[in-house]
Amino acid sequence: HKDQKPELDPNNPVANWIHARSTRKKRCPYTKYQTLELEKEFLFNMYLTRDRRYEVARVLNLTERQVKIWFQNRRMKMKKMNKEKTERKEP
Amino acid sequence: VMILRSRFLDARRKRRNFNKQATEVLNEYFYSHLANPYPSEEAKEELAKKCAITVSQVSNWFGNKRIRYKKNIGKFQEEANLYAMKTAVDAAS
DNA sequence: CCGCTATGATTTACGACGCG
DNA sequence: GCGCGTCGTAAATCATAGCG
Repeated sequence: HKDQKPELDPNNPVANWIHARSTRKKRCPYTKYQTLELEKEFLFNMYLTRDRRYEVARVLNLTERQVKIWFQNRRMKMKKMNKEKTERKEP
Repeated sequence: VMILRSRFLDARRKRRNFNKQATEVLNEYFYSHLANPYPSEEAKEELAKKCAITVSQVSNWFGNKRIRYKKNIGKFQEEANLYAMKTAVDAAS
């Protein structure tokens, strides 16, 4: 009367999908001004010094952690865009 | 300048829905790996090729699918049954 | 034609893991 | 060990496609 599925819980397969963070800040979209200033800073240099990070965070009213992570994400975005460009030309 | 560029980049949001058979392929993989619907890089490349879309688009699709499925399993139950049945038929033949 | 929701893409925020 | 790097992802949000 029971099908032996060793790894599958048919009622709640989601329970096995490991990622389940609970103590995470809710995503809050940055303002146009914040994004524009971050983009300008990124144009100036893709990597922040510690002093620069402090200043940017202070001026934009973000935490240093938020600024650090924004730059990390922005570099990943740039990488993705570059990859797409080169892949549309070579093959 | 940045505004112009951001508008240009937003133009990428012009999209078409994927065609029916691409969606079929993706759903088949999703529901046949429901216990762990995280395709490897190689699996993503294979799916991308079969669906004639990019690897990034495959990643987006799985990201959206996982979260939307999780948010409302009930809504997808019928679809889940459909694909479970289909893969069972494929296995039999 | 219009509202609405389904859908693909993008944006924040982390965990896991690497390196100097 | 710390601190910042990348990588893959969750979750929320955005923008539009496309249906009724």
